[in-house]
Amino acid sequence: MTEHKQMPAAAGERPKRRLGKNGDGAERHDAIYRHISDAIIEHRLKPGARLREDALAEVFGVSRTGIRKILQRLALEQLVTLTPRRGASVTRPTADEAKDVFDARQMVECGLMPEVARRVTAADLRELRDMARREREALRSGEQSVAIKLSAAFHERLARLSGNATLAEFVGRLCSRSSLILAVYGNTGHLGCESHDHDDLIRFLEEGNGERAKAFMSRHLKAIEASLSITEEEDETPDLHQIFSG
Amino acid sequence: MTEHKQMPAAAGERPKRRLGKNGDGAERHDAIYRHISDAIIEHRLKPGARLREDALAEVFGVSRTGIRKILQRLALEQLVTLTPRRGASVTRPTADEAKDVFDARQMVECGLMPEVARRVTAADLRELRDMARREREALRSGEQSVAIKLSAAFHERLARLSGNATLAEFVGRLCSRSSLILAVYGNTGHLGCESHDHDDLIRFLEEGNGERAKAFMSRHLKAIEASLSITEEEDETPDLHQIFSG
DNA sequence: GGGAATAAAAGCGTATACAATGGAAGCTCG
DNA sequence: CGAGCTTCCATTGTATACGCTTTTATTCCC
Repeated sequence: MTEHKQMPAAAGERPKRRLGKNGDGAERHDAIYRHISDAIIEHRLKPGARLREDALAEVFGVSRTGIRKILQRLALEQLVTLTPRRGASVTRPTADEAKDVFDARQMVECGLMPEVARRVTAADLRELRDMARREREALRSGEQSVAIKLSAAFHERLARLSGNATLAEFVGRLCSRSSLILAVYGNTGHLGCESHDHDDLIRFLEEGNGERAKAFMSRHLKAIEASLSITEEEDETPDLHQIFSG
Repeated sequence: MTEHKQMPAAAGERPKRRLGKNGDGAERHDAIYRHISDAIIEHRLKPGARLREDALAEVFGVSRTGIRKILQRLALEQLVTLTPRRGASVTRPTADEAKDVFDARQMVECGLMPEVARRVTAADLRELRDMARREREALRSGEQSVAIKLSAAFHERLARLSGNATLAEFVGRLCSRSSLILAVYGNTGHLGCESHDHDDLIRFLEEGNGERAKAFMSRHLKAIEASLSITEEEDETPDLHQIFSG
């Protein structure tokens, strides 16, 4: 696994000056958290994948204690599922959860658009355009993983422009979970966000037309949801009795 | 501090018995979590109060390990603040955070009302009425702490009736944080929710009038927010330069 | 030969021990 | 007498060790 492709600077930082076991412990844990989180969002860790504490501890060079903390945090964000005696695994969202997440996004992200349109600055627009461009480039070069993460980041950034940190954080989590939903129910080849959608959205925001942005976001999210093939797969205990009793 | 007034029965359990160390560990931790969470929401632990790990571990008869886990969970729900080398303390919400929380509640809780009105059943209405009654009784008997918790529980229960677990959980957290905000910015004597408001809301839901329920919820939340005295207390770094430079 | 039971191994849950850091108090020097 | 520095203590951060549960593999019996 070429994990070092986006290894944070802190990881490459040699502890030459101070073997700050505690000093950089916090950011180290944060870095590990982000590594695992990114791996899940980018579908490098697929839903259902087991995350053994020992293995993670060995990979990242920390003790199980730190890994457990990170795993709990991921569990609270519902990116991983903690089964009492079985350990952690990447969450496999149910169809109901998928619907809830997209309904929530519909309500919050759309509701935020007018305020975003009101507050967006030229610098913000530039940054959004840059993010959309990078996303398009990733999509074109076939890096689906990166494109998915950038798309989620775009939506979260957008929400953050509303000025409401609480709602922005919530949107961020919804986007992360959406990425998981895409991994389970998404059709390969048809990614979540159309490449030009985000650019169109930026244009409405530039015009200061909050209502149009809101309506467009609604269609945008509906399109993503519609692109999913929500088939309640009974992977667990495949109802053998029912199947063969007929 | 007469904290033992609702000391859990399990606290008397001697740690000698290794029986069920793991078995009831999960629910035990959950119980401890709820105890601390309730204490915060009921204002028995006031914002700024420090929560030392050793003290909590001793009180609840578990090791610091379990306490740390619970503290982290509370931190992720923003009920406690974890300062890197200083430990945990009950979060003291800022004025900005208070505004964000109430704006978020405005958006989500109001947006949920139509769906709630559509789905609410007779049994649900009965339960809601019961909760409202208990809240009224607590308020009348002077038990502000209990009333505050019941009020938050009412709002969360309401959101849960929408069928969207994700949004309901989010509302639950917002209500918890609102309780914290009330503790900091609320005027004593004027509690958050007027006693009859919830009953009125139930009536609109009973009529199936989602729009009126939505409008009423909006006024309700605005009333709560308006009752706060948001005075940005500059406890931290009192801007000495600005104060004495004029 | 197949199924079930038992034993062994692997992995998680909890506690305890140790190390490091920040704060506070006391001491010394100006 | 006050301020700064140093030392000590209180408290958190991290690791490791141990016990328990679950799972899997092997063996025995039908």
